[in-house]
Amino acid sequence: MAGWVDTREPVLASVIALARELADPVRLTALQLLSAEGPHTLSQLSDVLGVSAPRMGNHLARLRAAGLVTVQRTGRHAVYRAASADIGDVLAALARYAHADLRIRPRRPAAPGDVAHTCYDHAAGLLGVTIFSTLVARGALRPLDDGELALGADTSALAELGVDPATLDARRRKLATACLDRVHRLPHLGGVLGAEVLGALLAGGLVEGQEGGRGLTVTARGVARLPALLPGLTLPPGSTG
Amino acid sequence: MAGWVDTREPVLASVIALARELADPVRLTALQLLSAEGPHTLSQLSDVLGVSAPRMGNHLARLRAAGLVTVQRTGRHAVYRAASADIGDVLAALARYAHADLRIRPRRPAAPGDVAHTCYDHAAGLLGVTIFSTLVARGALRPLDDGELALGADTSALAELGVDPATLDARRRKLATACLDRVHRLPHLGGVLGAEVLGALLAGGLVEGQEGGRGLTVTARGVARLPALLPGLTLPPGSTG
DNA sequence: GTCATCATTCACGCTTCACTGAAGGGTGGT
DNA sequence: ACCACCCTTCAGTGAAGCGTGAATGATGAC
Repeated sequence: MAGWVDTREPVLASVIALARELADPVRLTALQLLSAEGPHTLSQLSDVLGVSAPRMGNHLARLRAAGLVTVQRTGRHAVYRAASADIGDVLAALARYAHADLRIRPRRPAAPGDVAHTCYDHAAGLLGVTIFSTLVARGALRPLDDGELALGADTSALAELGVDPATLDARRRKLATACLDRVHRLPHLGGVLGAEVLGALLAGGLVEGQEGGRGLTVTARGVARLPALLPGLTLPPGSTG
Repeated sequence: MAGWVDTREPVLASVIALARELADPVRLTALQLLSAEGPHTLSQLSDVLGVSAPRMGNHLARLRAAGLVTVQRTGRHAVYRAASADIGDVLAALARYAHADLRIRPRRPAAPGDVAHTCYDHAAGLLGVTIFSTLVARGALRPLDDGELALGADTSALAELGVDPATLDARRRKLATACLDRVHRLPHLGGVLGAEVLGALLAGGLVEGQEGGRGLTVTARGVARLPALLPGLTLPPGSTG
């Protein structure tokens, strides 16, 4: 019988093609952005990523040929978006593995800001990323196909964090946004809900802000309680300041 | 501020390196085999995959440098194994995405055997793959680090399929094995448990064997009941023969 | 109509990577 | 001691991928 390595096998060929698309920093980051934060134009992407327009365009053309992104022309703008919300799962699996891998053999000491810091008025860093993934995993938050987020059916995870969904006011500002964390390459929670969650953690004395900066410190109380509220959150030693 | 694409960022660099390792048919298949079926020697791998020994060795050296596999020399054999069981999650996420992608735009018509066929005395194909992932997801089956499988705490999923865990006799043969499906690139269930599950499905009239072959046909009864037992199982039209 | 902006395409040079075939160490069997 | 086997390493060749810079199309503002 023929060997296992037969690139004519549709599934194998498809997996390889997918991995090849992800094996470039520009394409990977663009996909992460499109998946976590919704549609962007080419110029937005090339501006945010800091690469030239032709370079960005070439990579987007590849992604489009691979069926990972779609493009819609409106006037002289080309709006790109992730073709399927499922790609977020793949990206998250990769980022989580890489993250765990780094924890095993860290290449640089973990900075306090890696654990938690504020992004405007919500929590970012490892804390913010874990809040996001926990809320999504427990069904309290539901990512929509266009990058937006809506409340899910079971909001018990929110209640445990000390937030009452009924009090949220999304009239003047988006309820929740997926803000891609630049360090961890995973989305963290922004918007009204992000601010409320951080407020509840501060009020509960689980974390406290550092004076005159964006740093967040996990208190002893937080070290004791957060792992139960946020499964998967592993606090490096010394993170309580 | 610097752009998002900075390969000095440890997480980004790690994700890219990981994707690059997976972007080759030999490396990907080797990882799938090591992850699903446990340790293999170099010659076993090069024999099964059908590639030359130097080629296989070079790819394994790369995987070792990337920290994805470990090697242990015993005599003149080099036994390779997956460095972490977590890599299975990444591979499964990739294969699942590719699989869904192919369902959207199939490159060849689905053959009946793609849905279900026997592998010795257990179910393979899409049916077998779905059985495996369902049992693992529901905690009835627990993959161990070395590729072996053990019963989990909650075996209700097995009971629903018509198998009583107390009747399983694992003295003469392994209880359960993860047998990598060559078509779907995901593990399916083998061993005593695999045989029992297939027996229960046949006894319940959900599937029936085709005369004189390894094909399995999903009956009308199966079409009605299997999707509830195995979430995520999508039967292509015409699969009931 | 003219200009500015945005997106895409082309040609070119550069780098990186993977495969082959042969040779080199090590180990176990006889 | 010899041979058979397994694994690894080496040099050489060929192909593929990537980035730059300039040119081309298309659209909207004035």
